[in-house]
Amino acid sequence: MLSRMTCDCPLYAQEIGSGKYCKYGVKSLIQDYCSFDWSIIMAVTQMDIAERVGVDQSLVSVVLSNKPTPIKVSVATRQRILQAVKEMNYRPNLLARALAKGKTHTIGFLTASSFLEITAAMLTKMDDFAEEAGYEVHSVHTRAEFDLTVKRAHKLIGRGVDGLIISGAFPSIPPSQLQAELSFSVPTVLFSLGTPMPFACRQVYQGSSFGVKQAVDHLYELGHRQIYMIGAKWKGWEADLRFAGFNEGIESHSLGGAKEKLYHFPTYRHTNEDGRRVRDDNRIVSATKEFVKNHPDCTAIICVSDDLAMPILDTFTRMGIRVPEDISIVSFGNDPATLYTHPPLSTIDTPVRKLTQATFDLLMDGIDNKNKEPKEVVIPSELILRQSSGPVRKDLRLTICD
Amino acid sequence: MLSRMTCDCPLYAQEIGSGKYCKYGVKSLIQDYCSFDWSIIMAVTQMDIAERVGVDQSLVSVVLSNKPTPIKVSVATRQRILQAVKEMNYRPNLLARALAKGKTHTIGFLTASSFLEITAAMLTKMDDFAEEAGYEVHSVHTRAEFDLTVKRAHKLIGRGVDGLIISGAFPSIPPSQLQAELSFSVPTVLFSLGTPMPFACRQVYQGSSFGVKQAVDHLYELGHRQIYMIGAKWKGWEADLRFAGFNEGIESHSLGGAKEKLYHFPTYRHTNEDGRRVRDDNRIVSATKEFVKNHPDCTAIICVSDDLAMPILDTFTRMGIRVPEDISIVSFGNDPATLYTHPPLSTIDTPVRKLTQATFDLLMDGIDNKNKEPKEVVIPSELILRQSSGPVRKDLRLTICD
DNA sequence: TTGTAGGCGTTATCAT
DNA sequence: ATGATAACGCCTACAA
Repeated sequence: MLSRMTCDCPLYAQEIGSGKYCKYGVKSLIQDYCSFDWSIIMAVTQMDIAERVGVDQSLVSVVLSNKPTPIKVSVATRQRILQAVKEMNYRPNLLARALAKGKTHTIGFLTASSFLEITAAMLTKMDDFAEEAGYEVHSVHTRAEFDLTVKRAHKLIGRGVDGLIISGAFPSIPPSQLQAELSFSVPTVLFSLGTPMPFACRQVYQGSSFGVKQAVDHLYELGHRQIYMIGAKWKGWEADLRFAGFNEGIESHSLGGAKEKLYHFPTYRHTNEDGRRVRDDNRIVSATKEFVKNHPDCTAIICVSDDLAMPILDTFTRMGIRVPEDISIVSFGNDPATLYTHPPLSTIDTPVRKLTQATFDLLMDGIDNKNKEPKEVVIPSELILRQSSGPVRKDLRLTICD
Repeated sequence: MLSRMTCDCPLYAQEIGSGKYCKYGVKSLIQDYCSFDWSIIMAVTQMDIAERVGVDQSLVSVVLSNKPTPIKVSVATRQRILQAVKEMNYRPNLLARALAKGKTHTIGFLTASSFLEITAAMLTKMDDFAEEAGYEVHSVHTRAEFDLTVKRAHKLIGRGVDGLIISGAFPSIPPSQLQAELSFSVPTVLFSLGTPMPFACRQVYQGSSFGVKQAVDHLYELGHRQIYMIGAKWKGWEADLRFAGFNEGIESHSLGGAKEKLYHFPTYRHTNEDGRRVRDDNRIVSATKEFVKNHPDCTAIICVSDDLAMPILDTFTRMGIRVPEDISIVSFGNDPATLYTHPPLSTIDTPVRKLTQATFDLLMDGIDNKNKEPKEVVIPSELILRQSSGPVRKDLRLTICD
């Protein structure tokens, strides 16, 4: 942002502090003499327009704001002003406007990670909704760290966002602290895929338990009795709706203790020196082999994410384990890539559009209606049947030639 | 953003327009009576602090800015002010600060798509560099559309960003228009992976031609003579450095006309109703089959992106074409996933860290040193040899049982 | 129909 | 050491 005081154009400097144009009229003076587009060098203000046209700056403001009662300015001056606006290539200083109006038409979106397909999809959809409603989305990521999330939220508020969307789950933070630190002076909607915030607030989340329960039922009907859930090592499973749904399904069919059926894979993602997010498939291969070795009775698995299911499916295939003939797989997330695996994965949908719509609507309700009442919106998700799940195998004990 | 005028607290309303605290002191008054954190309801300003402490607002500003000469305020008042700042949970209005200082410590990053792994990686790295330098990155995406890019760039400038990074290539826009519309009043760096802007400007791009030439040389040395480049249908290939490198390699070894060796796949990506980006692998499968059928002499391919190479490799495998025994593949991008394909793909690196660093540095040079000279920074990229490229097969004509 | 004046929340430069 | 005062660019009564 170039301040008018930093311009080192000689003509400009010369005119400063002398006569009528001492302070503001210089740019239009210059434009009279040469046709160079000064808006590229320094910002043109309403004052500049006003002085060039010979009216007061407030008139320029009135003309530009183009209120429902536009017949308060004579057609002639209106024309001259608009003409000058065009000629001088005026662009409003949105900071000043925001300061004056107390509104920026901006919403802040705090995302846990930029690498997730779901983040990209939500961001893109959110942008569509926002554009339509006359808002801009400013996204900043938080590395899924709580402190950074809070810090950047305050920064965004300081920057004047009209509303805030915060995505992420923070299972290691006590609920009281969450409630205290996630309260802001602007309308806020908390968003998470499967882990609702453990306190009364305005939030949207995926009702993942429904889909997972469906998956267990589906597998049960196919004759499966040894169903495992596979996820990464994470503190948050107890509060996660995916696990809740799994637990519900397992219990309703008396298939054992859900906790014992939740199998933790080792961490399989890291960021390399070049800043890229790497999925270490070797780790997944060995973890898969170990799982199969230790659980030869397993006939079906439910993976907590497509990202995990796809390499596991691949590993099975290379091990000679047929899917679904030997083991059935149900995945989670409906990543478009699951359409083209071999076989295509049965997966629990993540209805991105609905989730984004609901989040945006809830935020707009907060902004437009100053609604601050806690409200939870749950978007249920359904099981999508494809070819990775089938009838239980005959030999309940799996034998593998390694 | 809540304006102070919209507060409907009765005590506040009652006090308005009466006596010393008529306008500003209400919040601190209220805070004296109840311990509720009003900063959650409405913004606390320096004025509020000042009135509570009983000093002038400008003093608060001085104390908070903590200039190199901090010994201008008595220790006592300084303490009292800081105390009040803490108690009232003051947070600066960054809009006002920006307006007054003419600087936001913010940079705008216009990204072509949120779905690309490379975008996520750059965003994350950029955020690291920015954080370290005391800047914030605000990213908005542009759907790779030129008009939207320009429009949003101006919006960001209006919002006061100190600098701009614009990613993308716009082969269908004439250079003169590019030059005209991509000139802004703030320091700007243009960034692209393989298609430099066709005019003098400050830009960073990957020197892809080097890596691709290396790939051709590498394949040539392995005995390959029928080398094809495979990419999506796109207007921009003529100006793309990947094609330039391919051309250079093909010509230097007299392997034919590069243009005829550039094979266009049909569009294989689209956005579904749910807002998710889908790679249609079925299309890639049929296109691959058609390619092989029409080019039985081909012994090696260079794919313009990993995203295309991976499903092609998969298709080859399922067709019974062995890689690299029957056909060699060299890919482009060094997506971490290429480490774990079967076999792992030889690929041309995209040095994300270096690219991001160079882009950020060039922007900072523009911001700090007001450097506006056109400057091109080229980051060369090297071929990474893995297992998908090997000696040319014996039978030069490939026979496939379909 | 147009101009004047005050405010938005800061920073910065003067006086005192 | 502290307080006035004038920017920053824009909006909005209200006055002329």
